Amino acid sequence: MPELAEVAFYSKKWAPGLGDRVVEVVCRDRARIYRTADPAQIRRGLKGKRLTGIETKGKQMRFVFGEASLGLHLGMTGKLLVKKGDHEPGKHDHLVIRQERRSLVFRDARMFGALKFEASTEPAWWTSLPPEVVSRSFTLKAVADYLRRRKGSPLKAVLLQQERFPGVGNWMADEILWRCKFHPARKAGTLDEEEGEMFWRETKQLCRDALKIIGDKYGRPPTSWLFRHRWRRGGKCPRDGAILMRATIGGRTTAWCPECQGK
DNA sequence: GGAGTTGTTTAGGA
DNA sequence: TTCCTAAACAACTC
Repeated sequence: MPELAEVAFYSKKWAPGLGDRVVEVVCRDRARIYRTADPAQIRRGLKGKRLTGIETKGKQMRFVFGEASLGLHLGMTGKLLVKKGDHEPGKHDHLVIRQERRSLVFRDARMFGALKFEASTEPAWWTSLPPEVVSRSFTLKAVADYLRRRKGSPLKAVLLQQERFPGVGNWMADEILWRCKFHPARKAGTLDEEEGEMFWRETKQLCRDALKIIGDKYGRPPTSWLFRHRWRRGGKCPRDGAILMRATIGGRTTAWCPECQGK
């Protein structure tokens, strides 16, 4: 589920806990989400601290507890919830941060999600993340250079690279290519200058649009987006009504319109 | 019961 | 070295 805008939405779920102190931390130690962090360290490091900040960068989230940082990635099925203070962890509740008046819960069935912890407000794993697509530092030059570097890759695969397009996931990549009318299997190196600029512009615009619609209230994109038609076999292109195609491109299920994007 | 799933890492080939 | 692909991870839904 979680791409850029969904991550922004979920990060706010724990906002009611801002300013309050952590009473107790419950970790399901053997869960796979702890492959990148030590649960004992998280328990020790968060207890007694106040939640003082919530930030996101692409698909990454960071929760600041005083002088410590808890990094969180939702993977494919991760969710953040707020439950009552004495919430008994359910089957997939692998981390429960208890405060006096509520529990902050990280739930993840498939456990592709991951945690990070560091007793610092500026851990390298946070500060070294690439610039956000919606920021000024996401420049045309950076994108053009990247298209050149990955010239042999399908555009779909390029858009999924978090080192350059942080937050873009499967559906957003399809939506961007559909807006540009580029075939998802087209090689990155074949875009001319004008096409490269459109690719850059539409990537930024889609991220902005998605954040606006989904980031705050988890709204549903309009039917004029590919999003509303791409999941179902037999779905039609909202632009010209052609039956959408589906295939694995760049390792992921990809939907596109054979009429306006070709083949 | 089998196929498919909105993510990332890693191993190995080119 | 650098780039590219496929598989693995795990549990749920259709």
